[in-house]
Amino acid sequence: MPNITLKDVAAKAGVHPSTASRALDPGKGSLVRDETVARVRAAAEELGYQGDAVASGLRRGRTNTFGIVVADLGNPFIAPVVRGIENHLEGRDLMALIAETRDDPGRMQRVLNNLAARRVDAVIVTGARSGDERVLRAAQRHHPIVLAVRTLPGSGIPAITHDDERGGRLAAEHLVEQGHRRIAQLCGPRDISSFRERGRGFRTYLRDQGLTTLEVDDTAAHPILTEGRRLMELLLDHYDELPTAIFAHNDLMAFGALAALGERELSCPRDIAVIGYNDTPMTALTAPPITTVRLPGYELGRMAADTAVTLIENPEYDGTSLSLPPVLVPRASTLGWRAA
Amino acid sequence: MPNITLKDVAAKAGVHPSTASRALDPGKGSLVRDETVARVRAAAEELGYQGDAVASGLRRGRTNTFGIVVADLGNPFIAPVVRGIENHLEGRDLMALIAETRDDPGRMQRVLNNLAARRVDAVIVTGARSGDERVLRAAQRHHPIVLAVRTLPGSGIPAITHDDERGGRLAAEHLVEQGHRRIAQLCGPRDISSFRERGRGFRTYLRDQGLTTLEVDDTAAHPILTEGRRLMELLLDHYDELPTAIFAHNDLMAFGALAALGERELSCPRDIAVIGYNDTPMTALTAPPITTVRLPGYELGRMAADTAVTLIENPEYDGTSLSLPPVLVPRASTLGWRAA
DNA sequence: GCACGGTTAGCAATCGATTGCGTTGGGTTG
DNA sequence: CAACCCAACGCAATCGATTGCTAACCGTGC
Repeated sequence: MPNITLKDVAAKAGVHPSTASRALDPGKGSLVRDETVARVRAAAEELGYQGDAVASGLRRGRTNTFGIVVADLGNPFIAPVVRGIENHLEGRDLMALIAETRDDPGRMQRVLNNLAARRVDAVIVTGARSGDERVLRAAQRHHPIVLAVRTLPGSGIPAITHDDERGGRLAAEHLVEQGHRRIAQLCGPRDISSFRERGRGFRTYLRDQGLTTLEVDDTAAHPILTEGRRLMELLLDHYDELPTAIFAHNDLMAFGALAALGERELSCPRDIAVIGYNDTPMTALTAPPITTVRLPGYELGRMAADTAVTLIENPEYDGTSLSLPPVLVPRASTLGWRAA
Repeated sequence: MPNITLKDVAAKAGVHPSTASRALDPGKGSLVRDETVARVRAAAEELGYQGDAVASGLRRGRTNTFGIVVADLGNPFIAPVVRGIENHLEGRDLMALIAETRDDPGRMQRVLNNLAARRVDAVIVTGARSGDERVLRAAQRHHPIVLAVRTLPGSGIPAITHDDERGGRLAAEHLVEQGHRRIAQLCGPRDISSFRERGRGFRTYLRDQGLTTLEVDDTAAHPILTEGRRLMELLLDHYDELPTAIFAHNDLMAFGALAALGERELSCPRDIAVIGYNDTPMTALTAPPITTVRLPGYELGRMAADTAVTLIENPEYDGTSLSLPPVLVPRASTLGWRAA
């Protein structure tokens, strides 16, 4: 006897399977006499009955399963987001299928198809890039989709983000306050909303202050350490008079920038100040500790999951886009400029 | 018409659903005439048919889904493991449900029940603690289980681990080579195999060298930064003559130890050398960069997934436990001891 | 010309839980 | 006393894909 089914429980309790089903469903308990409920519960307990979520999913058309689509599981800032989602799901009898796109549109397509085939109730996408609109909208015909962290402006897909433009501005303000005038930025991929916004907020503030933003004519193919290093080297080669401060569009790229500085025997923050983005835990631990803009990943994840739950129960409600405020976290990588 | 079903495809192709099913199943293609296969494929394509994995799962008794159970999604060394699993699954039409136990036995129980109810094909557990044997063995009646990173000796559950005892010994050898004689360790939870083994390998080597291992009479409740700091403080308070080197059972605890040293104005590595474990990416970036023992998370994940796949196809084959070799990664946190 | 083998495809049962509808029986109401 | 109502439960269809069995058909060999 491989598995105990509802039929076994019903037989043991001396009732019809349908009655057993209702007795075991908290929402339908009132349709069955209390004493019968107790008898069925006891039988289920005794047999160690473990409902079949697959069968239930087929019949109900609900699997109690979410999909999480991330670009890169290796990026440390993704962990809190996933935790936030996961922790919101836990206790609601929901679980999450996780998938990685590696920022590859083809993979995004495959992953979404696969999730749709599995009849997930909702999908949370943290790894959207522009160009993904079409496949995402196609997927929306099967289940709600909530974007987190990265949004797709104009797509009409609800998004829980954080105000990246303001974050970029905060970074710029901070550097100007510290006395910098020659300021550069290392840009992340332009087809990802968060990097675009950071860059814009940063540039705009500097322009309003009458300053130009130094940039090289290239962006990171991926927002990772090696690309940060590469762009930093390009930048150092490009300008005769070096910038005194660098805004890297995320912490990984900031590490890369630090590495490039180290190789050229330039000191951070004495020669060049560096500011990152995300407030990944490790930024507090590096040498020097890195000033960064905090992106509240856990909260974004939690709210995205909450929005998805709402959307499932109320498919009409589609206007749920939220944006959390960024916070600057000043550390030694900018505070010590020319202080030594 | 909410969803295209196989029946629709069959109707459009002018065949019976069973024929359509066989035509679409690569394994059964030979049972259907090539021309019919083509016709069905075309119809499926045209209608945008997307198979229902739930229905298929119910009938076949296979969901093509794995469970991944981790202790703490926030621990950075878990990311490569999950990636390793994920990347092995991708392309095999498999997906992973992810769940977190937070090192709580009750949650472990619930999570395993939930996964069993969802009829996953296999479960990979990276977060096992002693005490979990019973629930894990119960879960084994439903699907194969593979332990990764942490094992449960004597449980008979296949495990893909890494030789933690040898890793502990490597750490000890390295410190002795550097000239240390007063050596301490900060221990992780004893009910987790990897920490037990690390501690034992370390202690054993030192004893063989005629040295005693300095330890406080307490272990970390969880292998995290704050606990590393706490133990380090205990240790500093406990010994009048301070140790000259510390082995922290993982990198997070090593960071905590560094923090504690910093607060007491002790320098690492000049006053006290520190060595960690895992080779989390950030260890290369901290001040000072931390010597550590590399734990090949990606490979462990990949091999665990591979073992699980094998186990599904061949349920008898249960002797698959593997252990990968550790590698010492020397960095400034130990190399610079009394060198300045 | 007939029997037989092999290929191709249809038929219907099945996986397990859920649910709309119908039935039963006891109690209430006028 | 009859008509009616409600609570409690059984019946059977259903979700969609899969598969063992069977039927039809074709060609071949004797």
